[in-house]
Amino acid sequence: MSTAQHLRNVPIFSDLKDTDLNIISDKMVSRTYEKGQMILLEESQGETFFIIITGAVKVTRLSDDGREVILAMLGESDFFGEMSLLDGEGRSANIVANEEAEVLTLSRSDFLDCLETYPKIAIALLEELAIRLRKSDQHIESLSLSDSEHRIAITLIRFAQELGTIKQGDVRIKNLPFQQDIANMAGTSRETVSRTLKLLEEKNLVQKDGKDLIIYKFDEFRQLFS
Amino acid sequence: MSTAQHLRNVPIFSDLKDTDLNIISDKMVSRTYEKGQMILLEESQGETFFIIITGAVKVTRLSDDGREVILAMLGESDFFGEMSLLDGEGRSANIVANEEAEVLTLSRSDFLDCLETYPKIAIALLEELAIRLRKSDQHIESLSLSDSEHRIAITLIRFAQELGTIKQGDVRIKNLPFQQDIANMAGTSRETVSRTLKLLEEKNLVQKDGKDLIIYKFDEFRQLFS
DNA sequence: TAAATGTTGTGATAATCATCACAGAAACAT
DNA sequence: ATGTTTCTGTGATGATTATCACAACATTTA
Repeated sequence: MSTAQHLRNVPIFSDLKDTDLNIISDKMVSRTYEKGQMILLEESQGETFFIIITGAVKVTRLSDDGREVILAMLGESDFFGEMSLLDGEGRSANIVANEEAEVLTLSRSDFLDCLETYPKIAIALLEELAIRLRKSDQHIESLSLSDSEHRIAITLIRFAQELGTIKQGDVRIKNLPFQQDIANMAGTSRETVSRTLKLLEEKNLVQKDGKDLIIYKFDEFRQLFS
Repeated sequence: MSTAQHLRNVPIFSDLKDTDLNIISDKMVSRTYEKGQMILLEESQGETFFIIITGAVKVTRLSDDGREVILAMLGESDFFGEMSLLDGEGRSANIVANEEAEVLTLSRSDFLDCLETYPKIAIALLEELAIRLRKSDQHIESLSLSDSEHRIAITLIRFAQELGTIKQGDVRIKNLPFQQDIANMAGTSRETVSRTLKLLEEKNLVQKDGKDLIIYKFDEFRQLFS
């Protein structure tokens, strides 16, 4: 698939005409990262905009004592790096390839030119940032008032919405992330994730299937942990 | 002060020419809310963009069992309501006047017209959303890995940055919000806030002064709870 | 000014959950 | 296939902190 065709799948570019899409895609450079490789570092200046073509990355922050907080998992057609381009601040999070990942990059100046030239991109980007803010707000709410069972269930719901496939009301999360990663998203410990998953299985709400996790009656499940 | 002059203070409008500012300000309608009044409700459709002229509001989410999570406090020249205008989803948070508040409102269509007509506004808004996302990320980090003392200290730092006045390295937070509100932001209980404030006083890090709170050596304080 | 309402301080108690410790499983490398 | 590393399951323990209960203080209202 050509660069331009990949861009077509990215929400913020999907409104563009083919000719404009080609102009932009010509400015983009492809890069590949191996699993576990750091793509962006917290301290570095943010000077590049990234779009994920294949693979997945995690957006993290690290505390002084080395503990990791996972802010989001991003996959195909998601993008990152826009924040420090927009507000000029340094990077506020790290990006790590969670599996081998191929990305397209756009330089700071080309990215900003894009926004000026194509107001539609700016508006689509506003929409996307609004969606992310909404998710952050939910994340904050869940961390603020839920016990660990709820927080973990909500984290599973997030995965289901990002990576899940629905079948007769049940959702299958293919390749459920490691318990440690779930814990780092839910703001709890790895052991608690292990125990809670077992608990949810005993309640017949979820079912492990190899590396996958099936959430039964997803709508009810969501209801239950709102 | 005229409507247009107020708008001049709002970051997303500050780049505009006077003539354009006047065109926009003519479309805005002023409203006033009393302390405690609900400005926007979680379930309602978001159809209006708001700018705060005087006063302060809190952005909250309510859980099923009625507990409140405070996502942010907004004051003069801050704005809200843009999220559901941008992504078309329903409102995701409530807005309550925390003291008497005067606001200017802009209708959905006028707001979106603005973005199309003045790309600079769109870009400035992107910048502002990026800043908010950054703050959300920090909030999530703090909720995820800190104990209650840290979370409360970080909440105080947030207040200091929004409402504080610096004097010889010390910051005075005028009219410190109620302990219950601090607790709802820090994701802890009211009693824990009370005990922790006392603890911080005993450590000579902060000092109550009537309704105000003084944080000594703000830079060091921030360092301490990073 | 008194009563009523709202806010804060503080002890006692119990629940939740992080942490430590280690064994078993699974995945990966040689 | 065997060792090595990574991931998961699970018990025991203690720390943190939510919750309840109520007194003291402050602010608003009648």
